[in-house]
Amino acid sequence: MVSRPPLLVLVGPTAVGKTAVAVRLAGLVPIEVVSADSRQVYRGLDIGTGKPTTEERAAVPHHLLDVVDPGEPYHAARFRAEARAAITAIHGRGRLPVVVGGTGLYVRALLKGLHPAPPADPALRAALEAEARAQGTPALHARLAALDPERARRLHPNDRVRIVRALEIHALGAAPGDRTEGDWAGASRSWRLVLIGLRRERARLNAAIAERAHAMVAHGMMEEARGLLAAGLDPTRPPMDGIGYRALALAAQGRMPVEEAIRRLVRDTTRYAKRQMTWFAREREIRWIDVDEAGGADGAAEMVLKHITQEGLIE
RNA sequence: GGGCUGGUAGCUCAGUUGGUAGAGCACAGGACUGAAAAUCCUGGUGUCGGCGGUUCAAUCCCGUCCCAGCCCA
Repeated sequence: MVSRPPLLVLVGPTAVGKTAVAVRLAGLVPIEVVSADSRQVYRGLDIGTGKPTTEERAAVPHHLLDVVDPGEPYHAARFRAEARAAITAIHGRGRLPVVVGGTGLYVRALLKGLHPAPPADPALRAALEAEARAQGTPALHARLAALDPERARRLHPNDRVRIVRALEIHALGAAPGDRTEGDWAGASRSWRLVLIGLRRERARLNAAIAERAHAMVAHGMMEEARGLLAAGLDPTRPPMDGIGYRALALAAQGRMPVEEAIRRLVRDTTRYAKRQMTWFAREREIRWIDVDEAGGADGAAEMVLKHITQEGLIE
């Protein structure tokens, strides 16, 4: 039988050091990185997204960074398709693909698939958004309850984003049952898969987040935000609605003290890391490595190497 | 040294005519399938400054001490 090609997936909260570990690992094994990050796909959002540096990218080939211009929509389905293509290409070069990222939905979409459903319709979505603003989100939820009771039951009446999406799917003609019969199977059976999570004790991670936030601002994150605003990007839409940019954009316009913007950047990043941990905690297949207990990025890379050797991903 | 005001959650404060207390922010936990760094849900975490007294019962009343601010010496 033909053995399945190998795939390593490295997840974890922001600022835990995923890129550093990947770069160290690249010193031990021939790998290429497939980034799974919903913001690093955008060109021009470099400092604030913690995008790997040019040195890091020179040390290891990275894929799915800088693939779209800000303003262009990007989403889980597109990520899934592009990541699969990148993985196949890396296999073709005889290297080990390593998916590295913190966007849980993207990783899950890659490994488990997405329900078949129509893509977003920007005009329709905008109309539904306007309606939500005018009548309140619960009004939309009530409408969904009439059209798709099953889905409505699982959504909180205030969960605007998901309610809008559900109504969108319905309006585009998908039958209510469609989404429950997706191609869940198969994806993770395509590869010999090792899924590793990096973590740190919460207090240490939070300290690292605060430190990195100050470094980002010192390295010009505010100028970056100012430039994106000047280019006409809407600070309330992706990708400018991301952590830090919202506040830094206000600071760049002189509408908020810089100190306050940094405080929010740290606060929102801390909360985000918490949500990421919540997400990954329910992925039972993840093997966890505590970066500090492992002795930092080098030690963690060694442990990753041990895992993938044991599992036969490499010789 | 004397007088006044204040001391309650991590912070800013409210409150209890005596029955061991609650808002905002901060923080913590959770959900999540084509926007996901998005969106949403849940939770008060406390020697009510210390010690005594009165009382069935004190964070609240009384005494005293400590701390902070202001005023007078």
